[in-house]
Amino acid sequence: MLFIISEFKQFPMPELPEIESFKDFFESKALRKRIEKVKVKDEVVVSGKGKTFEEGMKNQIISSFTRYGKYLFADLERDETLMMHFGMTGKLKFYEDEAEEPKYTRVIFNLNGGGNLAFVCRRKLGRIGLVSSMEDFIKEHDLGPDAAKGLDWEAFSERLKGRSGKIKSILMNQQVLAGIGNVYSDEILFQSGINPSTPVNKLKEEELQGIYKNMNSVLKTVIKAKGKDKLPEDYLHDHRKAGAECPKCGGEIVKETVGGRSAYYCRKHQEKK
DNA sequence: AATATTGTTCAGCA
DNA sequence: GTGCTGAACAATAT
Repeated sequence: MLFIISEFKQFPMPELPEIESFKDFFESKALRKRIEKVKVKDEVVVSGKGKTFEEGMKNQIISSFTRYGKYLFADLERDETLMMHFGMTGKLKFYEDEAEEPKYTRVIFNLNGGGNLAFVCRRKLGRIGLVSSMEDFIKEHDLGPDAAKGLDWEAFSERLKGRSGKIKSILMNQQVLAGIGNVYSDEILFQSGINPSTPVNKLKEEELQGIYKNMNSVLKTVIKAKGKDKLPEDYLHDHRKAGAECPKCGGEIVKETVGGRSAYYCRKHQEKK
């Protein structure tokens, strides 16, 4: 039997792997192309004034894209950097004719040589704006190291040292590690057989190593699948619903609020200790 | 029609 | 100062 959360399917939550595929998409459409014009349709998603953003982006050429955590940055000709965060329902869409403008489009980039890129955001939680530099932005927001850029075991365990919060909350804390959200924190703990409420300082060394290992493999696997390919059979992803059957051990998937977020886990192989 | 959904930010507390 | 928790916020589909 298949369990699919309809909203999730329609609007995949943009976490690290999704941002990674936005990066590829944006690169294929806009890299080294001149942005002729920018139109802000809803100022709510723009950091700062909409007009300032439109003027700042006008006639810019993007030389490179960088993903950091759940953020996407674009290097411009001018001495500023384009910052994008997709919130809960944000995405990028490319279209040719004006009539094809997607619903919930908040910002439009008109590209030289035709075509438009839309910053789409159904609920207006995404943010887009100009920042002085990616490095400054990371510093200002005190973001931890990116979870998918070769963080080694020593650095990972150093980040968790001295903390006492629940492992799920710690993994999702962007100051500890940047990029992991609700869905993939559940997946990492599911693969590791660890209950999401376990305090991080109660975990044994080998359990932490398991979490580290699964963090790497889950992020790598999901990035590779790019939302197109099927994820492995034993992933929680398609069974992330209360009452579903655990694809690993046949136990029951239960839902519980952990750190103010809904956590899904298997009652059997992620038992509370 | 009330509820559930998310990442970020911030107040309050130990 | 630091870490942790819980709430608020945005908008909308069910």
